[in-house]
Amino acid sequence: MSPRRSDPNARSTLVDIAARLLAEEGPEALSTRRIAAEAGSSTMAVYTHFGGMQGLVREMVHEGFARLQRYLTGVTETDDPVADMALLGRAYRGNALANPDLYAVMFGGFSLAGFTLSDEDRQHGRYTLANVARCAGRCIASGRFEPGDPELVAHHMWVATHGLVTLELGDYLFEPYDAERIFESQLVNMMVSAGDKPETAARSVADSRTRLETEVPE
Amino acid sequence: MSPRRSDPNARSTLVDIAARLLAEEGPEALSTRRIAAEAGSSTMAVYTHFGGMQGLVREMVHEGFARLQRYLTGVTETDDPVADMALLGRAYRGNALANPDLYAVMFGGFSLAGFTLSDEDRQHGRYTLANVARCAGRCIASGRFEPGDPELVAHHMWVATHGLVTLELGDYLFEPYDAERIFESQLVNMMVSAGDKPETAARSVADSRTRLETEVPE
DNA sequence: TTGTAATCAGAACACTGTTATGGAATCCGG
DNA sequence: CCGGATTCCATAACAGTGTTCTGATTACAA
Repeated sequence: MSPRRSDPNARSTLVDIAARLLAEEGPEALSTRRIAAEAGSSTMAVYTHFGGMQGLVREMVHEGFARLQRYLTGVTETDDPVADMALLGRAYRGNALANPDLYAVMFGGFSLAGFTLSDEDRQHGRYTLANVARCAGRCIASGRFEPGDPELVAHHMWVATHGLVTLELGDYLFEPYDAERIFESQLVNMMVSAGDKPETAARSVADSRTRLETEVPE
Repeated sequence: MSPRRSDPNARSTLVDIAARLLAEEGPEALSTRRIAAEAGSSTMAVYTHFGGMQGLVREMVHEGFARLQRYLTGVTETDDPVADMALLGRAYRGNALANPDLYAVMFGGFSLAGFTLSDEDRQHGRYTLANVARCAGRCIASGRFEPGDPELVAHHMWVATHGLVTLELGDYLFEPYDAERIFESQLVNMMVSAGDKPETAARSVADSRTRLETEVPE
């Protein structure tokens, strides 16, 4: 593996350009010729480095998973695990709102440039649930949550938050039933369903809101 | 408006062909030339009837909303409104599983052939929530749910079910945490969060399961 | 220095949505 | 009944897409 002249990290440069085009101009702007023009090269760059457009999209999806992981690992462990849990949900939503198109490709179940996720990619996505499951385990150990499977709790949390985020990205939630309002009560409902008392759950969820700006990237 | 010879309902024929192609071969198979070949005509048919590919996709989305509406209106009102509520959730999921690609276009927040939903289309989608809100009102009136806004309850139900369905369609739920398992406990959690007692909620959710095959189309 | 491998520019191919053109069949007013 | 007017569609072309082939240019190794 020996590059000719230019950047030795031409790969990440192309991925960055593609991610920027996707974020700024939407999926329609993602074309080999457009990317090549932005990078100042020819369309062949996409093929020598990624084997085609789908390979580039795959790389973008991996970057998307890495960003999500970064958002989740940004929340620190405190002595209130339920508040940590709520903050994980907020971080998950924050990442989706910061990278909406990327999130749609990762979890929207739809194809971009004919690309569809492989089982390995999906496993990559599910791996980020480990953070949530670990926190659920701490909630159970502390006695706030009922004894049970932390992974199952994490899945319930994931399903609910994912549903809210996708409908929010699709502009389906507004006015009296806006995403913020539903999300707040949803977080409390999640904690109560997992076993926490309504009063303490509401308190922890409220506490987690103030930690959002300080413990989440970007 | 007078057709030349063939079908006077050439519009619905083209929509049916497009829907079948989308369901059987995925989004990549949706092309004007392919549709024209299946219909035995030329690509111009798409333009005279729909003004372009996006117009055809819009018509397919409307058809998708109509099918969802048909699924939801299929559940009859019984003297157990909570069971009716659970069955509405099952019907919603049933429609999504029966028309996965169409559902992704409707609610996935992603574009197909450069088509994006208009505000009017979205309103069309939110209108189907009226069925759920009406049922929530009956649950509140019966005393099973706490007094409150039926529409808000419907939104919580929608968000949770949509999240489960999209992750299920994306093949993210399997093995020990499969969609069926999560959905069942999620339904109970929804009812309890709305105010129902855990025992009666579990009973109603279980009762609704047997009604699925008889009260849902297809 | 020579050889080998990697990288990329350019042209070409098959495909896409779309538009312009024109012909054919219906309707509708006389 | 008949003659515009209108509607529909087949054909061909254009600009765009992902992709492949070819060849030239460069970097690194023996």
